[in-house]
Amino acid sequence: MQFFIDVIIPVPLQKLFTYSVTEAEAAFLKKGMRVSVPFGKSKIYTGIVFAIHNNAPTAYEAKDIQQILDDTPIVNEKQLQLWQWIAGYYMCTLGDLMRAALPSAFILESETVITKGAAKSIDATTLKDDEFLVYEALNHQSSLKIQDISNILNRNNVLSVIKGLIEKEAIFIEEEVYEKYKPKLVRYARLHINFSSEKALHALLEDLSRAPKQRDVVMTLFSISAKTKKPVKVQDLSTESGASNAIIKSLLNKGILEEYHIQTDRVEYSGEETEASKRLNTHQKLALDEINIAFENHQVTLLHGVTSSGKTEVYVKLIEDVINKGKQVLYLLPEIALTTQLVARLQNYFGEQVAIFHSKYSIHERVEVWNNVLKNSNKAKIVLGARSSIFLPFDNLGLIIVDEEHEQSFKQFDPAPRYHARDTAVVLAHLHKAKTLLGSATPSLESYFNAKQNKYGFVEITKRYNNVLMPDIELVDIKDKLKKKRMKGHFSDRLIEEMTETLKQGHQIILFQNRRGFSPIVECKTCGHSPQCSNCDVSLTYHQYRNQLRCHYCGYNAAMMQDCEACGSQDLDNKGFGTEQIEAEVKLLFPEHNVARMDLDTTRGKYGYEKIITALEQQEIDILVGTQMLTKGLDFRHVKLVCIMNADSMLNFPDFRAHERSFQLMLQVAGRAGRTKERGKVLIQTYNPHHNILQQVSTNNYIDMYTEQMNDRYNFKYPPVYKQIKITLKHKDYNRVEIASNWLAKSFRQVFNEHVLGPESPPVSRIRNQFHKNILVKIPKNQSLAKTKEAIIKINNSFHSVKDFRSVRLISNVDNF
DNA sequence: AGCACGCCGACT
DNA sequence: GTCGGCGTGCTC
Repeated sequence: MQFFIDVIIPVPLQKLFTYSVTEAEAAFLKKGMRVSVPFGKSKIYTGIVFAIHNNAPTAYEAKDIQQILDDTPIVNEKQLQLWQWIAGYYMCTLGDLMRAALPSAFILESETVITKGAAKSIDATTLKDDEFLVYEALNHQSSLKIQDISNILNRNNVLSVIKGLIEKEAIFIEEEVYEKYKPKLVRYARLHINFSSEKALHALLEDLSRAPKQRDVVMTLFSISAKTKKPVKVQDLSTESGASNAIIKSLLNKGILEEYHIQTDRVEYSGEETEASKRLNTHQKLALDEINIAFENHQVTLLHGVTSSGKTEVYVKLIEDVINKGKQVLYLLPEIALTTQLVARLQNYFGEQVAIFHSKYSIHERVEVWNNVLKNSNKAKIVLGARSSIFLPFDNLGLIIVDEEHEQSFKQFDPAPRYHARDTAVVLAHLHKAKTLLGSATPSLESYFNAKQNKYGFVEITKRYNNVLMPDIELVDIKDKLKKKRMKGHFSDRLIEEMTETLKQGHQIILFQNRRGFSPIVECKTCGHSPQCSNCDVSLTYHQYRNQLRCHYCGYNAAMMQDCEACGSQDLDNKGFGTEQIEAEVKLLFPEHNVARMDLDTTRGKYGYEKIITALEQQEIDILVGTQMLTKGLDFRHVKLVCIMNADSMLNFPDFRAHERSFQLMLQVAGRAGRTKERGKVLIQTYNPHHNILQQVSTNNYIDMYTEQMNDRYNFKYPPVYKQIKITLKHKDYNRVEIASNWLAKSFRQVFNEHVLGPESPPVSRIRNQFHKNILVKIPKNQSLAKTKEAIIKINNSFHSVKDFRSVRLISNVDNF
């Protein structure tokens, strides 16, 4: 009998690959283990075992696997089920999921290694110049990598050189696989066993009396281990005794000390004692009871609690319950909120049981969290993570909390898998028979809709914690102010008044501008020309800080020019405005106060964000200017005034969710104001104060917003009433995308009739030299989603069988919002 | 996605 | 005449 395994390979190919294994291997292997397998002509890839069986493939000869990489599965059954669901629902491959889910350190890839060949000696005259250089290098170095050769020859394409050398038997190549994850080993030291007896020890100290430094080290070793009763780190030993590495090394060499290593986690919680969770107030207690009741009949419950209503304390109580039952908890947050106060708060309650997982972690740190979750270790009872933490190997989940449920950053747009973490979390919870709690002060329409339809349970908290009043929101008509000449730059007289007053009282101010950079567009006043990105179809944004023009799509940048490229005129104008310009204007208006800016540009690097937050908490900053980064779960006690500099740019965004988003964003920003006894003030500057959304924001009327927006969604057939799938075509040739997208849209229309929109060019129709076209397929509630996708896949396949369209890339994005 | 194979223009 | 560019097709 023959044995085979089906393997997931981390490439975006639809199928699994079948390899042949021996009977013993088949008996040892389990679903979810890693194997390394040869793939293609020479490469070796890491694959995940998906099935073990006896069915020999008929169309081809299965290759043998190279090696088994694990003793036990690193991916469990439930994860594989989740992968299958995501692949089906979001129209991507299992390979995409493997890439997204596994920490990259788990995915080994081979590298070609070049060594000297079999031929004894090579007549150097038969070698070409490049070949000789490589051959020479191998006389000095035993092996070379492809990259090394590129460096030596100072060119990219080195394959032909290598081929030539192989033919002449001057070199030999093989594929080597490296383990990327290295456990962190900490060096410890102890006294050698020979000196354990009192007598030997005395003799030793006697001996060392002529080497006082070494003697000190030995004495320090004793004092540390007496104090801590734990093994002694070499690091501690050297700092405590003040001894250099050389001294310790000589003790090791003499055999007086011996060293050993212990494997440690890179991320370790080293906080003090944990605190008991806070007692809930009546509103929170009520909400907690209602959530528990809702969970009796619903898998999913939505918690709608106004900003600063103390949702976190309610979560903490729920988490306590679940971990007391011995189950795991997953707490999902938008990426950015993870670097802040909330993490500290949870660690305060749960200590080292909290594991954190997000994109700023190194591959090593991720492996450690993964392994702790896999082992159901006490260090990972509660995982606090961004969207990708739904991929961790949970085995016994009891509860998933999705906080700030409305945040669009839970949806991954690029690359595949294009999943929504909130919706995937619901499926994940279902696999574990666990509950999901969605929390938000401004729920997404789709979640609120589901709650209304009784698909989800629904609980509300309408009072802020400690009965702090909701901030007073005032709309400022800047059109009117402009007419009356009451604007200084982008600041209305009302804003300046309020700012002056707030600063006088010693409170802090946040200015919100949803656009980074100085001014989005530079325009020549003479000819109207504005500089464009050479790779994308957008105008470049001016960044004063570096005096640079930058493309926000591809990162292209150029120095700001002195005069117009087209006509040479020196009269250049800045249109629109961003955070940088606001910052500059504030500095002019309030020169005696500290101003800081928080946006993508100032928060690069691991701690950039935290630095600004800390400075604000410590009141080193009086006025903070920032983008929507500001909105994420920050709790600043001393901020009393918040201003949205220009509400219109959000409202006029060309997207069916622009109004919903603006509402959410403005209320979230407003929520930053006045979180203590003193009532906060919010100013919203706009050209159109009568806009419905602004009225709803100023009265904090979610229901009105919901009702009105849902009306639009019904009328225009948008989610959550209809489902939708966006198909994007990409190609570097404009005409080809044009023809291809028309062809595709026509084919879709033959099946879905009027439910097809487009093809349309997106607002930015060219990115990185690829032209884009979008087609939108709308799916009525009563139409099967599965059947729809099948039809789309079928049409996509026939699309790719047209020769001219083969090089056009097709991207399907399910629930593209 | 890689990566090899294969067919055409720009240099020795 | 070769080198090396990119279009095309395959990967168990």
